[in-house]
Amino acid sequence: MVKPVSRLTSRYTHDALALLGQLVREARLGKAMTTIDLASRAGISRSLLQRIERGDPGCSIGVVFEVAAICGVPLFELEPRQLTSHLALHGEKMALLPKAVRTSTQRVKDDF
Amino acid sequence: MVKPVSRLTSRYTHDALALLGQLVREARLGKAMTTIDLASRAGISRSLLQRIERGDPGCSIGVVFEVAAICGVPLFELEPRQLTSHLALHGEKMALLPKAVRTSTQRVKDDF
DNA sequence: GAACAATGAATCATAAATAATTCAAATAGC
DNA sequence: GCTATTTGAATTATTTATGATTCATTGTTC
Repeated sequence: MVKPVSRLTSRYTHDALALLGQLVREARLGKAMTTIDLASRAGISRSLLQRIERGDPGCSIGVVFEVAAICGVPLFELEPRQLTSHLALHGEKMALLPKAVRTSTQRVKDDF
Repeated sequence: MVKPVSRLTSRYTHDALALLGQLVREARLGKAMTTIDLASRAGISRSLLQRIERGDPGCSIGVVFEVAAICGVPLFELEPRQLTSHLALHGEKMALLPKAVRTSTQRVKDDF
C-alpha cells in the first residue's frame, strides 16, 4: 500500500477537467439519468463515472469523451458532422506543414 | 502476452481525439519544438506524446490537457483566466440543480 | 419524518497505461 | 546525394487506472 505519486497538474488543466466533469453531471441530471444509468450506457463502472464528474485527471481521455458524447456535451463546440468535416479539413492543412523540426542549439520559440 | 481488449469508441470520440492530437502537433511544430522538447517540458515520455498526437484514447486526460496547455492549444476555446471564472460561474448554476435523480421505472429522457 | 434510492468515498485485485528502450524509416539542412 | 537528427513504431517492465465491492451519507418521494 504505497501512496501514489500525484502527477503535476496546472491550474488550467485542473479547471478544464473540473468544468468538463460538471458539464457531464449537468447533462446527466438534465436527462434524469442516475450514475448507474449513464455508466452502464458508456460501458464503465459507476466509480469511474464518479471520478469523471469529479474531474479526475487520471481517467482515460477516450472514456471521458465517450461519456460526454453520450450525454450530449459537445466537444470543441462542434456537432458530430461538423467535427468530422473539420477534422478532414484540418488534416489537409497538416499535410502542408513540415514533418520534422531541426534544433541545433535547442532554441525554442517561447511566446506562450 | 495477451492482446488487450480495445474499448468501444464512437466516431465522435475518435474524431475529437484525432483533432486534438493534430492541434497539439501543429502547435508543437509552430513553436519549432521536437517531440523530445515538448515531452520533457510536460514531464512525460516521448512515446506517450506520440500516442497523444496520434489520438490514442487510452491516454490519461490530465496528461493530454497538460500537453495541450503547454503548447498553447486552448481548451473549451477559453483562455486560462476565462476558464477559471467560467468554472466558478458554472459552479453556482450547479448548486441550484437537484443533487440526485429518482427513477422508479428506469425511464430516460432520450432526446440526444 | 419514514423509507427507499442515489450518491460519495474508500479499498483491493486486476487490467491497462506509461517509461524506457530499441531499431527502422523519414526528413531537414548542407 | 550525404549525414545527422527527428520521428514512427514495437516491446517489456513497472506504475497506475479501472471494476467490483462495501459502507456511510445525502436526497427524494410519499
